[in-house]
Amino acid sequence: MDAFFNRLEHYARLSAPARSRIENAVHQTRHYQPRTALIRQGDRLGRIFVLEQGWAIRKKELEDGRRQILNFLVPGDIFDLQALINSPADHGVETITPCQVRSFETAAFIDAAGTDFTILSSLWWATVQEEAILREQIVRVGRMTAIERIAHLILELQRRTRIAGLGHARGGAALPITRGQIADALGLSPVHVSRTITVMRRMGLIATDHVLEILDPESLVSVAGFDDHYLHLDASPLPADLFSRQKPMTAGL
Amino acid sequence: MDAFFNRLEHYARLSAPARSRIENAVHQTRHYQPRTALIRQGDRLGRIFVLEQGWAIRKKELEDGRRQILNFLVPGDIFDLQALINSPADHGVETITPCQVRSFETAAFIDAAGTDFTILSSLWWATVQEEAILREQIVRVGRMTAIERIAHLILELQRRTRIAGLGHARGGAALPITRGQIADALGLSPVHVSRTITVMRRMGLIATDHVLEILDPESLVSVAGFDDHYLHLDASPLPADLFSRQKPMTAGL
DNA sequence: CGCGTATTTGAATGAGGTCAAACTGAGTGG
DNA sequence: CCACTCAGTTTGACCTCATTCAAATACGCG
Repeated sequence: MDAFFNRLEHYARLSAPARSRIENAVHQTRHYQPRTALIRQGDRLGRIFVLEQGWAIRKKELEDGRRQILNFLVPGDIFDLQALINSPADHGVETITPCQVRSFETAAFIDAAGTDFTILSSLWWATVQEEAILREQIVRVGRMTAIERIAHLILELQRRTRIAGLGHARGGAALPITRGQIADALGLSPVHVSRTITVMRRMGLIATDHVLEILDPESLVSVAGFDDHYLHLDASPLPADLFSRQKPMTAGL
Repeated sequence: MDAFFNRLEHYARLSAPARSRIENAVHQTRHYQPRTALIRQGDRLGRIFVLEQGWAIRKKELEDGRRQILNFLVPGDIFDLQALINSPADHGVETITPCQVRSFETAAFIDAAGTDFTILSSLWWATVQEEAILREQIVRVGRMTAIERIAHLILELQRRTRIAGLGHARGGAALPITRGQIADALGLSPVHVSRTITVMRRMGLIATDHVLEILDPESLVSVAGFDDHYLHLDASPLPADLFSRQKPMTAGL
């Protein structure tokens, strides 16, 4: 449970009982090869999943094959809390590296969240953060140049892998993503991504010996106009009394 | 409370007590001129707001003035449930027409949601829908041509205004948005939006006598490749027993 | 009327796309 | 160990969709 606990504890310290509640909600753990569909568009989801190891993507595809990567999933990420609504998935999730995925019984998961405030609080933070990432993605794709988009995405992934407990302290995040994936995430062509990355390499911003690495974080931030505020890295626990006046959830039923 | 109730009841029928709980949570109602900032990036939010009348936008701005509209807000939309976390807003909200906005005490609002399952369920649906809209926005901006983006956005707004109880039964949604706003939403220049809309008008898809109106919904859908599934228009209530096994929320504190 | 804002149209420019070919590197099988 | 394959990357040449700049036009509104 390392990645998941690690993630939740980024937002709030979990008590021992809280941890065991979560552990008890686990349904199973599976391994997947790269390029495996974890959720297909149209699926009705009965479970909640957590990515424990590896990288995955959320994606949507158009009729004619055009593909848009909505977001990258890194260890500790949850998909999908919105499984609670019994509605077909409006997008797909697919592994891009070998992955370890844990699944939870929805009801048990909700029990755990509902009975422990720190869990609920952390889950809410995770949701807020994911939405913020989607919004920033819109800005990248809508209003940034190619080099800005790429630099910005690299920095976001570096921050996120740091939270996930991967990646090194400074610069050196190693991102296992291809030019084609970057292109599909940023609304560019693979060819242009390649060209732009070559430029960035020549500028000394990054290195690309097999995986992408950050060499000059400061300059990269400046190229991207990157402000990591939207990631809420300084997440503080919700005020502990936020729900305290609340009656039991079942009161209204 | 028309727009808000109307919206919530799109997802689940509200009981009379549920309605009055919501009504009691209202803090105040205010009117705003167009181009008024409702939330400024960096604000810490103490309230939850509902747009009762008029249109607004969520937006982010880059240092050099480039602007990205993340989403349009129509009557019945909530901003922001994420106010629960006491964190500075990572984006702004601004009126684009005269607006009526209702604000809620966060605690009272949570009380209402926590004590009534239908309210909670509807709020969750609204959150899921908003996230889906953000994802679709990424696809538009990342992978669609100018005419596809515009047609797609028009159709989304038409569907959403229909939920909001505005707009007419078929085609005729009247959208009070300018070329410049469309451009900032879709990552285009106002000039090109103007050109493209001219083309669409000549194709008989839309009319633009002061407000934008849909003339030929079917062709527009085909031009946009529009599949309204992501809007979850067929929202059904959450399974009523979803939370029923749950212990009181305070149990873990 | 006169001012500010939005829209339209034209002409020139440019960022990024497409097509195509060469190159790299990690398997994999002979 | 080498040949072969397959996926990813790089580079060049050309093209196109959308941007920019600029000027003209329309539209409230005081």
